[in-house]
Amino acid sequence: MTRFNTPMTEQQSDLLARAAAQCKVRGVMLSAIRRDVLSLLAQHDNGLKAYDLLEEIKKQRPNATPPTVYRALDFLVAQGFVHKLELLSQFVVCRHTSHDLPGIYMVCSRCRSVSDLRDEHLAQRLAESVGHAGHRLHSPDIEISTVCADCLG
Amino acid sequence: MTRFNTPMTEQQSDLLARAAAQCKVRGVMLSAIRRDVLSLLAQHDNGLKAYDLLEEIKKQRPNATPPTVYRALDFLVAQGFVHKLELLSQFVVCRHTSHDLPGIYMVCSRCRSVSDLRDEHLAQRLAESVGHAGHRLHSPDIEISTVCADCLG
DNA sequence: ATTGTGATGTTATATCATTGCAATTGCCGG
DNA sequence: CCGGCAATTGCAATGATATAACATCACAAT
Repeated sequence: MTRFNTPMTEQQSDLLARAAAQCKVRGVMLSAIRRDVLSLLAQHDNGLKAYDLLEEIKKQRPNATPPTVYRALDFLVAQGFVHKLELLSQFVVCRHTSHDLPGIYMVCSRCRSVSDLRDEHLAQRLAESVGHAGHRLHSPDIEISTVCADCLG
Repeated sequence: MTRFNTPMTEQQSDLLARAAAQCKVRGVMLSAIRRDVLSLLAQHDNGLKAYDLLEEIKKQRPNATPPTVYRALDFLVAQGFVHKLELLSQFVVCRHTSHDLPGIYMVCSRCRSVSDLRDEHLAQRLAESVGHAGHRLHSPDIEISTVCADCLG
């Protein structure tokens, strides 16, 4: 049984429960490692790096190595539970309900905070434009390097 | 004097000439290394990785090391002559005339080709939406992971 | 000559990610 | 129950990407 110092918020346990349900439906396994990685990410809104995750996981599983977490991350990304932010080499839980349209993340280049740009209409326009160019969207998320409101002073 | 096996196209030498002119105006130095890195990138539409560049540069400068090319790249990116594609950890020359609006690149997740999504109106909408969210755009380019027309069959 | 500045040389190391193979576990049909 | 197959995990090594730190060099202003 995995335990953490901070109790889980309702939102966090909801997220885990929904992921578990999804996995059941899809016939894939949300193993302990995968659940723990997802749980850690759910507790960090701005995401975590793979090696930070590794440090955390090691507290429970001292023999964890980089492949331990990268494999869990591969799984979680493939299932759409987690996105990788390339701008930060960092992973965040996905809080979108569907991936019909891409999520748009704003990454502050100054404080590295991550915000979700909720603009369905823009996402729609973007998908259309990509289609018009003969391509098809592949990744369910897009990153934009910005300076956030706080850092703008 | 740097020489390459393949002769430069007019477009490529134009690009170099314009970069040189810009540098003069700005009072910054387009040194031989920087020019050579830019020139190599201008010859590869889909971009090159830092260590591939290093291999090429080494043919002219056997004592080149990673900092040699990363420093040149930092300069070229800072001047806006080159963009870094985070999705590929790869660098491409910028072919846009202005950076008032972000360039939007589509990166094929299958063949790794890079295309420029020319949609000023979309770029405009995107900038507005980011502004409306209280942020300011930082990077002059945005990447979208797609599957390209060729790979779609 | 001296010094300030930007560029480059050089070594080492930090950070991010994968490969390959062995061992184990979960699960299903018999 | 149990043998077998596939998925998962353990583990060691390595590959790939990027930066730190400090020495040196070139050139121009004083």
